Amino acid sequence: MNSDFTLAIHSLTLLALQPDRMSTSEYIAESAGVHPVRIRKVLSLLKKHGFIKSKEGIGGGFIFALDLSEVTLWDIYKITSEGALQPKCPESNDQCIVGANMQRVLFSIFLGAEDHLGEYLKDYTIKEIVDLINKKQ
Amino acid sequence: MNSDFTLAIHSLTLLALQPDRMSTSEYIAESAGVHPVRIRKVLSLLKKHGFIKSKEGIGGGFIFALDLSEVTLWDIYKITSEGALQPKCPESNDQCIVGANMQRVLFSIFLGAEDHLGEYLKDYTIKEIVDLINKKQ
DNA sequence: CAATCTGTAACGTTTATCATTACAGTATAG
DNA sequence: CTATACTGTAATGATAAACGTTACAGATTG
Repeated sequence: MNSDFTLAIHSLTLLALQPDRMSTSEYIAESAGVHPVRIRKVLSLLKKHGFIKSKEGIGGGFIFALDLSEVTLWDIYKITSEGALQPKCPESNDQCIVGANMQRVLFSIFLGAEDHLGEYLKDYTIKEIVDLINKKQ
Repeated sequence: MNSDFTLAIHSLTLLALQPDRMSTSEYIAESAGVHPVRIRKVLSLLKKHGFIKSKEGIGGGFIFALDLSEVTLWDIYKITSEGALQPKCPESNDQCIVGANMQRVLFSIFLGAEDHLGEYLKDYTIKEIVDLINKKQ
């Protein structure tokens, strides 16, 4: 799966640990090991969906907007990676019954697969990620 | 997910429809819309795991080795795409507690996710794919 | 031994991912 | 009101992954 998902979780976890002050994209980028612009791109998605707030200018940055246990990995998956499970289908030969129908068949199966994955990912909230990060160190 | 999965399913479905004779990589490639060498690469994996047999020389090609309902999408996923669900983690900063532990935490969660996906994919056999392909045309 | 197939390595091309630069817009401090 | 420190986002460039293609050795058949 793409790394936007990881970056989103990483960022939210950091924000969860700094509930009282704004964190800058540079601070988050340093922890995540990527460029600040990537963090800002990913976080602008999270902002659009209301999970975080941001503020420009001096003393600005990003801050969590909801309760930690209101945000699940499934929420983040949907925002950053929806459709990632879907297997890539080369354009196949429509003259052949298999070529003509394979994409449709696999597509519907993997729609179901993604729903199924959702049921699993809904059980993990950012609160639980924070707990897992703190454990064992 | 990668297209090897799709090509494997596509190939097996074609072989399922030709149970009595060998199919060449060129024939399969034409249906799938890719180069025959890619088909041979993917099918060599399937052969290694005993799902198909192959024969070189004139009249050679590939043929199904098992019963259609013995092969599930989960079998094929494991062979072609295991780990594909795992979100990519940039190398993050070990000085930060989040950076140091995120990869481990996500890795274990997505091991579980893949098992969960497996339970879903086990319900689809090649026989069922063949039925779905034939339906609605 | 000529023809037809698989098996696989090697190389080149295309596409996707990611980093970086650049700059406009906004808030704060003095 | 101006310098500073942020976000927001587009555009460009670099790197890596996916894929196509060529090439050729090995196997089987007639």
